[in-house]
Amino acid sequence: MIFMKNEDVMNLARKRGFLWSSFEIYSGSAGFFDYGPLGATLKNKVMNKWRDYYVVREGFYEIESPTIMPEEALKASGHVDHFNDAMTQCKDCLDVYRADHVIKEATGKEVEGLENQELTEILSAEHIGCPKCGGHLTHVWSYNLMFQTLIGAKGKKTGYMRPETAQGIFIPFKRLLRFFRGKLPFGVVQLGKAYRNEISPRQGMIRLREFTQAEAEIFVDPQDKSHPHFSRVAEELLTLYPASCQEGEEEPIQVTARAAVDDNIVASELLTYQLCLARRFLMELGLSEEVLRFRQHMSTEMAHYAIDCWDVEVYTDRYGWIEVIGIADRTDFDLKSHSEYSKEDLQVFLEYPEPQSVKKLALKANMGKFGPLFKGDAPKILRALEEIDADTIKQSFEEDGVFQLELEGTVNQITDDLIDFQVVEETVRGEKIYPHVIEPSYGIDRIVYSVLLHSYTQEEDRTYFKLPAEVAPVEVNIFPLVNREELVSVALQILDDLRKEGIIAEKDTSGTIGRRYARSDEIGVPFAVTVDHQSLEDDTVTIRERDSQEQVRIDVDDLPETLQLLLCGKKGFKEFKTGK
RNA sequence: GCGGCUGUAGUCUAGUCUGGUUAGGACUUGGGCCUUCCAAGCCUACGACCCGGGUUCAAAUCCCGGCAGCCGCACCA
Repeated sequence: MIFMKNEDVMNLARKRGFLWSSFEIYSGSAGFFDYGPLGATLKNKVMNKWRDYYVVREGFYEIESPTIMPEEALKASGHVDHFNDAMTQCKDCLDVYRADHVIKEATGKEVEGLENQELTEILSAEHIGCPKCGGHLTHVWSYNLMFQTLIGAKGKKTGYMRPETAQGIFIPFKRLLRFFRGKLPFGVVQLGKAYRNEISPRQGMIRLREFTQAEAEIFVDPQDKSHPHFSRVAEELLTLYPASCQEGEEEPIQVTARAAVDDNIVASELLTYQLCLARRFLMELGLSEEVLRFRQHMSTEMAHYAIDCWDVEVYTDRYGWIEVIGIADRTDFDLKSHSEYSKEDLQVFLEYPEPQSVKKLALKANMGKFGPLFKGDAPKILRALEEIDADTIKQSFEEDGVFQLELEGTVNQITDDLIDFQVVEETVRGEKIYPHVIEPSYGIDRIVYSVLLHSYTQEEDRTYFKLPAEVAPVEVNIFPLVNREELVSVALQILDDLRKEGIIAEKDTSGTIGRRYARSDEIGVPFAVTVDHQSLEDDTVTIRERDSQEQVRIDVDDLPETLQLLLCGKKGFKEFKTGK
């Protein structure tokens, strides 16, 4: 397999200002990393590339929502209940369990929501032991994967740091829908921090307590999960690891995107298109085919609301295959749930191509009897009846002569003399539906880590990050061949000129030229410009390419334009070398 | 969360067992000299005992607690 070594990479990253663990002078805190001067630029460039993919090329829009969210919002999303578990551990076999599950299993009692103290007391009072080995259980503690805080001066309102950015897109859905003028499909993205208070984050950049996500929520018609540009990606070859292969412990398979859809390996064109996009994105960041694969979630690990979910995984020496992107069909779960909790209608009106004429049974209340009978409750009851399918009521009358309407705890007897039916013809222009959501969710920190890991290159006499120019934190280094005033002043002038052109340039005058090339390579600077004695005579300089270590000589005046072409990849270094 | 091991400049490390002078070295980095193309050499400077408490005349060294790292178990909707 391709050479890489977590430890060497992290050492170099720390030494040269890419990444280090945070709060070091206060002895650190696990699960937090600083991006240093080079790391922050690298990360920003990765995020900007992501924006180029999803905002510019896919035409989605970016929004930004708060990282602190009030409790209600996260109740609706299910995070409050799912992230807050009471735990207990067996002192003998060390297995950890959810305390409420253990108690329910042993006694049949439903104890969800009790305090830890109470659960601990139940465990000891009922002499409940470890379900596996019968051993003694520890006191109950809870871990909450969300960071909790209090909102406001009086601190009455509970808030949480968001555990994912996605919810910030679902919550203002009505406003977004209006922005997109009510039409599906549309996509909204958000890049930002998310927080999870991991129990024991000992996996470096892989499991962080504060991390950066880039998520797109693509709202689509549930009946139409095709993609208009699918043909553009249809022939791409994907390494898929479907759930069925994992169960049978078989190897991943290689199929084209088209075959993945046609053979029903991936649930839809939309989802497959996103897989292809993710693959292209990672490959342009320098990750090669053989360290990438798409792993389908097993039915047991898939969130209960998802139809299909694929992890884009990158191979690492230290952690094995790690998820860097999750691509899921979240269906209508989130919007439905927020509708329920907020009482806001988060549906979309889908207009039919042609208005349809529908004959339908409608009920007409005999208000002369209805009103006096139910008095003040009459309007409420009538409204409730109109919500119910008229055929159901009619059928009930035919069978029992009466329909029982339960409303706010009381059962109202609706007798058939109160209601008349009539067939009406209605024109229906469309229907209200909850859109489905396709969600690619990128873990930016893991991607940055993967890029560093796989760009790390060791050759006989040098070690360097072979970063693509697009994400290199320093794009060009300017060197005077030796540290002499007349060469240095030319170098400084070039530095200034390149910076004016928007190129991220740096200079280095100390030590020998070889040492400076080495330092420059180490942090992945793709090109170096050297000012030598000939420069003083004919206004030319050399450009050295990091990867090949070869040089070409060009006029100083052509330098900015040439570097721009090289950096954006419109022209290769070889072409300049041979083109002259 | 549990158990084991570990913690000396940016990095690697000597010293810790057996408490005692100014904590030594190498690399890196800054400044200078030299140097006309890939980490050369010379001079020079900066830089450390994880934090807190205890024992002692005296603690990097012994003891306790905390924090962090590594390994194993567990956890990771």
